[in-house]
Amino acid sequence: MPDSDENKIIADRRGKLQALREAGQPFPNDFRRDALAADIHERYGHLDAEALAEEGARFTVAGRMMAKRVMGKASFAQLQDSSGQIQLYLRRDGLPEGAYPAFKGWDVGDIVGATGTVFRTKKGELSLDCDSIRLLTKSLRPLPEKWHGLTDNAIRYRQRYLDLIVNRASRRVFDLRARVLAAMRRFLDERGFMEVETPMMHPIPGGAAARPFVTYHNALDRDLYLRIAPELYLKRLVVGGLERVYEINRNFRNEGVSTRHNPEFTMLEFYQAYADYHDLMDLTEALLRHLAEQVVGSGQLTWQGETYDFTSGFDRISLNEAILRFNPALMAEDLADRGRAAAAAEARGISVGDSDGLGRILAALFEATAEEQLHGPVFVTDYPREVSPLARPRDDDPFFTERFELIVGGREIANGFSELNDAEDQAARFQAQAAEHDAGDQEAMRYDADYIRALEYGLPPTAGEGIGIDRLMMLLADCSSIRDVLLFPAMRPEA
RNA sequence: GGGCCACUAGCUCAACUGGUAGAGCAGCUGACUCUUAAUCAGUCGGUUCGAGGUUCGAGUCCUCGGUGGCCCA
Repeated sequence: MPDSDENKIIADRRGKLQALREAGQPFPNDFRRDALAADIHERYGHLDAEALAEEGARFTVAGRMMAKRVMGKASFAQLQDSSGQIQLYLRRDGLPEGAYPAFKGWDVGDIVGATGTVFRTKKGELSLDCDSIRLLTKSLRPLPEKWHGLTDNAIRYRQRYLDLIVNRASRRVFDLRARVLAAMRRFLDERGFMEVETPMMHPIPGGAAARPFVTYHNALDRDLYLRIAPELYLKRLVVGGLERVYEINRNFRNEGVSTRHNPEFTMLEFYQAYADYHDLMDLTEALLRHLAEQVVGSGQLTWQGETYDFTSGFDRISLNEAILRFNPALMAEDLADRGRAAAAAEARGISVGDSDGLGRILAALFEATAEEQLHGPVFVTDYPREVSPLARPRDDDPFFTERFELIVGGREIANGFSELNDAEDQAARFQAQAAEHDAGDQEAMRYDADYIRALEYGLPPTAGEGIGIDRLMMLLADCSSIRDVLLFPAMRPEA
């Protein structure tokens, strides 16, 4: 098995492993530990050398050897486990016959187990004075350099295990992600929401405007689509009487890869019957404030040098107001007339298609001139019906819908609206979308007859929302790339 | 999809205007019973991302390709 990157170091370690094989079982699995590094620091970190000697506390630990400093007949080693690191002190005379010479042949990166007494070194570091040590797994490949570490992003993403071993900051991002998801679930559970799982493979892709991935089911002899959104299934569940539901799961969209886009990404979607978009804005505000204060630890979030305040009420501004704020040359009347809006858009370098109505032009104007200027957190409300095929029209002006997007740092974090529960209106909108799809718009929605049938049984007045978890995590963990919050981001295959 | 930048030892990086590919860490050998980037001495280690081209001579210049980063659409 000649590895392309086989080198002298690896060959040398294979030799050491071969010697271990000849001496017995080189991969023992009978070792059990009774403490984590962090437990020891927590329980004994406050005691001085004298008090520790009196305690004589003895523990067995296991983990990866991250540093090895040999000084003749005594050595120090850093042991890293899931909780952190603890220093081991090893003396030839304190270990069984033969153990110390064996240890000297082990390598940084090896997995070891050791038992020792807690003490404090002359330099003050809490350590274990070991009376036994075992090699549990031989490591064949050298770890990245100890001081500069692993900084090559391509390797960090492709070999995330290495990144997690050597970059504590990376580990912290994923610890935070796990705690955010747990807190999110708790927050929704406490408010009577039920977590569900709906299909990832859809006969008809729906619930968002995006190109799907296509796959093929042999036995059914038909194409299936990896879901672009769970929305239509979750609303079917509200029809079925699950009045508060949520799902945290993967969506798949067949589009480019960038610092903000990954083809598979995690979305929280939740639906609440007998509520409207105002209720969801309030809920979103409470959820994000909770996550910032209770999980991140501060209601003032810093992202890429800018501070965002999640403690006070979020601003709310309509889409048209936002356009006018950042385009002082425009008047409200310019946004009420298709011809004038199209001229304004084209004057700003936005191409307008013949089939684009006023609503689509307004959305394009907002995205091109206002969205990234918004600091936030701010709710942008009242999106045109033309770009919101699943949202309920406003009663006072059906050109617009009861919809909002939450913008933080110029980026969309959440999208929610009062749901369209008029089956006949929804059927008409699906027909319009399907016509656009047939005309070549691969992102347009398709007609979903079963969803219309479900609406015909009656969807109670409901509001629903989606929050992109990865983009939220970028904000909460102060990461500039979505790849830093995904354990295994999409990458081209290695050459 | 377009533009710019990067790619050199296992890792982090040097190498002036085109002129003998180097350092630290890791490894190996030796010394060392309180180190923590341990220290000290010695030593091994290269398809300079790949393919072509220009040149007496290419890590360096040119073309194409690959991978990554940033910016734009």
